[in-house]
Amino acid sequence: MAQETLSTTSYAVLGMLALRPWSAYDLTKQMRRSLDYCWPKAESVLYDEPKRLVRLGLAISREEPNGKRIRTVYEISDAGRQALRAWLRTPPGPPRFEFEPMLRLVFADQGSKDDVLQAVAVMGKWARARLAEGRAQCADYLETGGPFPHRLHLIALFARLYADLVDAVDRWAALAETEIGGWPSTSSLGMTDSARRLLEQVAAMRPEIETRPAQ
Amino acid sequence: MAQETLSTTSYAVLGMLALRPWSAYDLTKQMRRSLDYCWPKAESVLYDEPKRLVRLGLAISREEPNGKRIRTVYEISDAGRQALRAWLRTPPGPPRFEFEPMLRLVFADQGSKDDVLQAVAVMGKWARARLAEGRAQCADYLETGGPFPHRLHLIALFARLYADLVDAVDRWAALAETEIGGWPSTSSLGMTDSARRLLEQVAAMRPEIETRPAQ
DNA sequence: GACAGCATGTAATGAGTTACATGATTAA
DNA sequence: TTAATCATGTAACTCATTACATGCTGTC
Repeated sequence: MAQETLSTTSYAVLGMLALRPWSAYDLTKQMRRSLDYCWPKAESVLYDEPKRLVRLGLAISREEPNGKRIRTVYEISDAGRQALRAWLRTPPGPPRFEFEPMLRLVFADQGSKDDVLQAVAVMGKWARARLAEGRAQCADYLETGGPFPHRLHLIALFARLYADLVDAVDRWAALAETEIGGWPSTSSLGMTDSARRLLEQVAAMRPEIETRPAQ
Repeated sequence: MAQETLSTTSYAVLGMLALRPWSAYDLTKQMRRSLDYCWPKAESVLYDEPKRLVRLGLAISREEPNGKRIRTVYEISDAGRQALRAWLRTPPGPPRFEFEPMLRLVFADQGSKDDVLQAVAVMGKWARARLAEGRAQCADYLETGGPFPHRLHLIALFARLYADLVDAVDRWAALAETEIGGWPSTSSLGMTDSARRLLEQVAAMRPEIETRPAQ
């Protein structure tokens, strides 16, 4: 009785297998177009996780000739579909942001203005690149329907959130570049007029939301 | 010659030590108020990383009586300040979003409407809780200046981005709840009018940004 | 004088990344 | 026919989380 347990990443892969069979390489390609936006992982996990799913009986694998070489194709099993449905019933964990460039901003007073401007520029460039990508993908969905046209109601909702987020990042980066450009240095400016204005804006946001919301 | 290398998390801790000396426990408390927003980590790393920094000569530790018990307080060294400055000069890695609830949305057609509504509700609740927290912290900064008043120019910029992001998440959650509430089921709806509208909105965003931007 | 919770850590385990390896296919 | 790159994987190692352990402090 293998007491191996599944991580969220396992379920992410299981979910992909629920859509259709894939080889590990196929999964890596498709991940870049989809899960990467909400659950980014290195490619090697996409080679490991399907094997674990097979060990647990949640997927089956078959060898398939591909040109002169053999590849392994994974397919979800009935037990796998059941496990996926059970997981979907459990409460999800919270979102989580990793912003290395913002870490540079937090400690900007230990470095130069150029350093922090570089970090902000990375945020902006990243956001614009992701927005361009996502926009292109959405245009493609409108034109061709994409590989899973019957799932567009889900994809569209997702795309909307992601686009709003990267748009917010880009707009912020532009604001931050202007602000920081006007600083005489990075350290000890403290409560400037601009800092006060920003803090006031945040403090005044969505006053209808309680500070201690009903659980 | 120890060839131990530093992770981004190491530099995050080193940056904290650059502000003032802390015990590991102090670090865990302060992290919840600051780095957690951009570089969330479990508490145990805040007990391990300072030791590594000491091994590498980037920090020094001293034992200090605290009531009847002894605690270890860590302080940055000159070499540590230098290492931090050097790191700040390197280019930051890209942002990274982990959205477990969105993973539930992506695979929503494998589960029930209630399942996906629960996931969306988690997004909304999380965003409102984080917004309330951040708002309260900003109000505190305006009133008292907080523990590092000379750093408010940095904190304010950061707060503004974070608030915009969680606000976008909450607004999206409200939209998604309405949309999903109107679905007859979770699967195979495909290109509904609403999906088309959402995709068109995204496809039309910020047309001034090139799809293949100048590197 | 017991119990809750704060303060200070350690250990075991698992997840994830980076780097490597290698065969097949295509373009120049 | 070489070089590039696509396709398919494996291995070593680090990072991070979860769970545990334990002493102190205040309070009822």
